Amino acid sequence: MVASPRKTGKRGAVRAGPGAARQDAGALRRAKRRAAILAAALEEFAARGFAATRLDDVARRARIAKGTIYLYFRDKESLFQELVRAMLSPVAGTIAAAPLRDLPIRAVAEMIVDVFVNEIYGTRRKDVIRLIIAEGPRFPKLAEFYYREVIARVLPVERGELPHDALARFPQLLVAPALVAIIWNGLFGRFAPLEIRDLMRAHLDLLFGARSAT
Amino acid sequence: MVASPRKTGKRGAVRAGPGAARQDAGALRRAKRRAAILAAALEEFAARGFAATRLDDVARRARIAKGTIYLYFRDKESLFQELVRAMLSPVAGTIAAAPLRDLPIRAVAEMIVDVFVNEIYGTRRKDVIRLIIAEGPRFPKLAEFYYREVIARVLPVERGELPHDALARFPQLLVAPALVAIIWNGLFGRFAPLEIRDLMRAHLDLLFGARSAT
Amino acid sequence: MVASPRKTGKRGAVRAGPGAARQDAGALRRAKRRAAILAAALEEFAARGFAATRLDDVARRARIAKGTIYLYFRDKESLFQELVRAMLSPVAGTIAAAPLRDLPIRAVAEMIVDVFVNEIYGTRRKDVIRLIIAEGPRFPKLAEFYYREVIARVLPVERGELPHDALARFPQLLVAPALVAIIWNGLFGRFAPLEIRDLMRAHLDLLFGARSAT
Amino acid sequence: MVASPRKTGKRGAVRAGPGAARQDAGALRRAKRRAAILAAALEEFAARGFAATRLDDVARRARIAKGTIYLYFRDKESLFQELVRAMLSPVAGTIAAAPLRDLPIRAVAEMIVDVFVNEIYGTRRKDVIRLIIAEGPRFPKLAEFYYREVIARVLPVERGELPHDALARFPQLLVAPALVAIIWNGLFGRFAPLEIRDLMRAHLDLLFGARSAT
DNA sequence: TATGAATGAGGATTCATTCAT
DNA sequence: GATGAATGAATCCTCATTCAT
Repeated sequence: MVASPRKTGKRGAVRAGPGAARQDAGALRRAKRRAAILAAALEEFAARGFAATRLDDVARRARIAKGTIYLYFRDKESLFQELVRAMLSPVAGTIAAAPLRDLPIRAVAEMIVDVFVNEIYGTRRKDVIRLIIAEGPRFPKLAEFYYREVIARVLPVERGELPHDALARFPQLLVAPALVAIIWNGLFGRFAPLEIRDLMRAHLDLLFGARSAT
Repeated sequence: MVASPRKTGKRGAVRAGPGAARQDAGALRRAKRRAAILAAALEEFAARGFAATRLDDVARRARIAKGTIYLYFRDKESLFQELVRAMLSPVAGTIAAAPLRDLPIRAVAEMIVDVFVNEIYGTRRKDVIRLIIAEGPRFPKLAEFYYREVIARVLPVERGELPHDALARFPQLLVAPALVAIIWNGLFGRFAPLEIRDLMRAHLDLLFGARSAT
Repeated sequence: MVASPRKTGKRGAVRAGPGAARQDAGALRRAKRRAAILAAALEEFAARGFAATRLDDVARRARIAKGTIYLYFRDKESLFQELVRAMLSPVAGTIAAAPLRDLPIRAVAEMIVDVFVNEIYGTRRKDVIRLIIAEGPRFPKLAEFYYREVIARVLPVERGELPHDALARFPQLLVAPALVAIIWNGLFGRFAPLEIRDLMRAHLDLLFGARSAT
Repeated sequence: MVASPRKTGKRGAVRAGPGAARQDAGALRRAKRRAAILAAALEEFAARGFAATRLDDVARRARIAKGTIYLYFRDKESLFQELVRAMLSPVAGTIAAAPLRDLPIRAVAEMIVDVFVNEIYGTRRKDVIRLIIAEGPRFPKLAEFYYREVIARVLPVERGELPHDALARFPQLLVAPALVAIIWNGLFGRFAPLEIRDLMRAHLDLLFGARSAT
């Protein structure tokens, strides 16, 4: 029982003052802890997968006690799912919010590819993508969430904008190489790394024809 | 010395005879059991991943006792690795053996895609591919084996034959959509199935230009 | 960071205080548990030997859960080795510390014998000695430890003090009967007990000549 | 009685003939197998103790199949007990049969010591002694057998012949050092071997006074 | 709230014993 | 008899989860 604000009567009080301040401080502290746990969980899950990850290691990495995790997440599965959600939710917005209406086709494609490369491949999110691929079959809800929150919000953007019949019917064709790069580097990166930017440029060249400058 | 042929008069005689017969029967039985275990293991590993699979379930599915598995495989990890090897070894040969020399570019590409679709996507091997993607990071040797035995034997075929500069430099671009289809259907197949043949045809159309008939 | 003393004003202050108290309580509790496990392990190992002892039984006897043992000892082997060490370490000191310099020969011998009889035969340590004899060949490190920590520290005491040529060269001769008594009673004690004190008195009489009183 | 000759009508028949000859050949073969198993068991039990010995290893060492052991011994425990019996039964006779009546005391003692050194320490029987010490507490019947068949038959010999009061009351004192030598070398032989013959000579010198020649 | 000691269900692995051939 | 594949009970050890402090 270290610093419980048990004696504060007015829980939901809006009044600004020392009580609220302390509550805010508590909330902030709480949010930081939660973030620390999620960060640690990302490392461990990415390195070992769901089943082989020990909450003990997550706790140690987050510099908290094992039991504390259960104050922030119902259980291991919940931690995993919330991690995936927390990591992927922001991306969908980014893509959907892009002002693609009036750009030429290739520019749209390049933008989408750029977002993928920068926001996923260039961040820890690529590990989350790998996790979804790996654990998805065992977490149907997660796959559905991923589809609903990410895929389904990106697909119409591609579909609607791309005049090519093929790309319109199968927008997956646009980002497929990027996904393959993630997987490839995850498996063979150590001895046969694949340069995703070059790969994607070659891909776009194939789709739209080569260009002189970048 | 299995089933010593003590009653056989001609010791060093022809390999046929009751002893040899019994030996063959034993070997056959043994091979069948081994295959049954591998089949059961495939089901379980594919459904649950390496760590979450219980050898108990594998045994039950193979209709044998738990301990019997250990007569055929050193341990769980060994079973997993031999499963992957047994499933993938045949493919590499198939691809490398294809007579691609004198065919037109598109025909070569279509053949490669066909092999992928028929030999991997159309079989349980797609589950093995998923397993490698999922567990590869934790089984470096397996990833290396996969690269050496499958990828490295297929890459030169593509690379050497494909005149397009982009495809020559990044042969992954040819099969990337097929891989994505595997993953996609593994995750979203239940509610948003992706027709791989149509996908690949659209892909080839994008690469080489549309054609009238198939 | 055990029991962080956040409420304690004087951080670096004296070691006493609520934090220290709790820490002490924890340490005490921990030491007691450890001792309870060792005591239970002694019973079980002595009764069944290393291989046939089930940690389940050790746990039950110590009135703790199976897994708790692993909070105090790495594994079964470690528990066994630490048990032996914990039991024998004190003895060596006792013997080596005895003030033998100026006593007559027989007095020295009697003192050594007394220590053996009281500190080993008269305690659970005789079971440990039996364990070492039984399991030593399979635990070379344990045998070496025993030699180094116990035997090697006792030998010079005997050797240096005993004028008899034979006893000086083979100090084992002094305590051999005591060891035999341990083994004898372990094997035949139920139906043919051997009175170690009488045995050792007879032994000393043989070595130094009979005496009238004790 | 494992392999009763059920088909033989004339049980006690003395008639020699082809049947008997074949039976003898079978019996001989059978006896050899049994001996081979016992020899292999000795190696394994001596090296690993009862619980840690695998019948698989015994079979492999005896160059037979695992199941064959069960044609000669009821189970592992039975094999162990019969091994001990087979090894020790001969010794008792040797000692009891020695013509000790009219020899001088020291000669009797030396003879006993010699038998011990030659018949036990100098043979694999020392391993059996070690096994009894180690496993005796878990095999009460074995300890009793050992006491009855070996100890009890040797004790009166010593007791009756030795005039020394001490040795008469505690004949164990005569062979105690030899037993200690067995244990000592089993535990510390690798780095601090104990020369049993010198030890026993010193011991006899202590008991009876030094002598000039050997 | 936070801690981390304790719990005990769960799962990999071993090996004595059986039994069909 | 002899074999050795098959069995499954037994046991070590791990780790998610709980709970007293």
